[in-house]
Amino acid sequence: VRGLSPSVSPSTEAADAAARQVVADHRDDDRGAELFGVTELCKAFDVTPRALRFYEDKGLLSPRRINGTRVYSRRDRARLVLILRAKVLGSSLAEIKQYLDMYGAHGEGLQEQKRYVLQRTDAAIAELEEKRAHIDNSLAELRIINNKVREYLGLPQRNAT
Amino acid sequence: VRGLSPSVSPSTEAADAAARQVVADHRDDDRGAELFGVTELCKAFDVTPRALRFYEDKGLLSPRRINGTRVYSRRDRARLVLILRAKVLGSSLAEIKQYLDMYGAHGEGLQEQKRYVLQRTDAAIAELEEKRAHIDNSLAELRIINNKVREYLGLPQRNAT
DNA sequence: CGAACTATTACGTCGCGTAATTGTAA
DNA sequence: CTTACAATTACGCGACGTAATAGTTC
Repeated sequence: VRGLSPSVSPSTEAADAAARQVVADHRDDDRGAELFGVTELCKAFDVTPRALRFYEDKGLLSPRRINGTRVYSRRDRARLVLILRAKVLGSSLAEIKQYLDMYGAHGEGLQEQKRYVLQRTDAAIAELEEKRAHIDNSLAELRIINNKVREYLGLPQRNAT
Repeated sequence: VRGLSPSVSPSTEAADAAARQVVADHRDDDRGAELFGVTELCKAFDVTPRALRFYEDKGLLSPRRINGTRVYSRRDRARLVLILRAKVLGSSLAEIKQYLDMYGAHGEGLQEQKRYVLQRTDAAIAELEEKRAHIDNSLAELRIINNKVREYLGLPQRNAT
């Protein structure tokens, strides 16, 4: 679970509004003819074309083709946002596909989506807390070794952070 | 990240004592002829034989062979503990190998080696402290999102650990 | 004899990265 | 003609999982 890009996690306070926007985009499809090219999306969300193609192969995205070239609607864009969000939470692409499909089936996706986010963030938080505990253990060990060597070399001891 | 056996993470308060134990085990090797079979280790640390073989292929473990069958000393066991700990921290096996080689140099005499160990442990400590900081950041973000969803769903808030 | 353990070899998985090659538009 | 993207095909990686097959010991 690395850093969350601002595009994916836009100013955390407005998360609720952003969520509704995603839902709206997903419903509207492309009335305003707001379409995106591949590099456009890649720059916007810091992903590679390879990744987009991969998601397409796995059935997570299905942009239209104009003359062979991929053209993404606003709905596709919204799905990409959902994909990237779920990825940060440690979901596999298969799980994300389930999530997206389930979402497309019932019109009422919002409640389920929220529950999913709740579940995933709960799990992610638990994992990170565990990791931190292990880091603390390793730090203790390393400080012991380090200080032993320092003692041997006649250097001053390290101080705990 | 699945369940961590208590042997790998022994009751955080006694981390210091445990750390000394690991160091001790690593130095002693097998005075008491305390040897372990493959399934024994697998059960103890919840790893598969395949994983142990894989670590061996990569040069992280080198158990003795008795009649073709792998036999692990206490030192091997200690190395396995270190491997599993480092893995949870997100280190690659290649990195872990460096880390283990560094442990191996710990007992042996020369000053150059000591200086190397000092350098490596200093670096490792700095890296871990950085990782810890990142984890704290991610945890803060996740807790905000999580609590927002909980609010929306009318659930009680999470409490910080 | 079979059951339970071991071993090696080798191909499958996931989420892409990274060419290599070809095509099309400006 | 070059530059800049677009596309497909396909092999590579890391950390194992998962047979398939064969040997050893009880």
